[in-house]
Amino acid sequence: MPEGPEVETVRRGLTRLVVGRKVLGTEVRWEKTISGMAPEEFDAELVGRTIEKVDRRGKYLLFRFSGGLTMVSHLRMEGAYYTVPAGTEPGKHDLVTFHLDEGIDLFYRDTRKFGRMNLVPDADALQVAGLAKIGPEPTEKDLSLAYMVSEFAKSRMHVKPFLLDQSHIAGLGNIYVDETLWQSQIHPLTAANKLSEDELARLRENIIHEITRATEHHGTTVHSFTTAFGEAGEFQNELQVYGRVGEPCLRCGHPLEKMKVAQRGTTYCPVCQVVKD
DNA sequence: GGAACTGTTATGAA
DNA sequence: GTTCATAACAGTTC
Repeated sequence: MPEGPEVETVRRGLTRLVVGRKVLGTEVRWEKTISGMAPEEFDAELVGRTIEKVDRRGKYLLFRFSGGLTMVSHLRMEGAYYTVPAGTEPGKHDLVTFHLDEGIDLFYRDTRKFGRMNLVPDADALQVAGLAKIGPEPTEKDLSLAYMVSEFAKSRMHVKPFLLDQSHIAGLGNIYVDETLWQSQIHPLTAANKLSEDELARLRENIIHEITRATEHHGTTVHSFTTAFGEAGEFQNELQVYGRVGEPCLRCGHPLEKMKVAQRGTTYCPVCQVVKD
């Protein structure tokens, strides 16, 4: 489901729906979701704690509980949180239930079961696998052009998998990488270290702008993403290449094409986006 | 029926 | 060290 803007949308929803609520009990119906911790231990750790805040870093959610405990949660492809009235029967794909006070149950649903949760002391939260080496947030403040120039120069990887690698820039996924490469007129197979400073400046501006706009539109819903309020995002209506294979390029009119790059479907314009050597 | 697809990333091998 | 394919899983599409 989610890239940075979708996870941020979930974070904002959770902030309104569950911050201030106390955990009365939990039920885990798929143990791998809690990273191998025994469900009894998971429950014992959380019962009695209050959700004080929900933070985000890249595509990770950080639930801050009272008493210095953080739950690091990654939704992977299809994870989703939503609240229901206490006592609601969980469905087949509702893997974890958090029984909260004031008659609220928080459900974690994950059809493909890829998502993971980790309970750690606050101080260790940013050391959890994946977060330890995560790159800067794609914002004007955190993602400088100087960083882009030095970071891209270090790698000969194709720019598409380079951007999907969260250690370079946090929060980009398949949709926003295809969108911003098209906007920047960069071919997905261009080597990262072959991009000029002008191209990197363009790419940087497009990434920051796109992520900002997508967040304002509550994210992109193409398969299953919903906000914590159970609503679809609206940014799918703004996409310029993703899901438009065969349709005309909005810049030159040539039909968009699709290929595999690093095992991921990649939509691009063969005329506007050319490989540099 | 079944092969190939899908907003992701940890892992192990080359 | 870097880069790459595969696996984890279920549902939908062709």
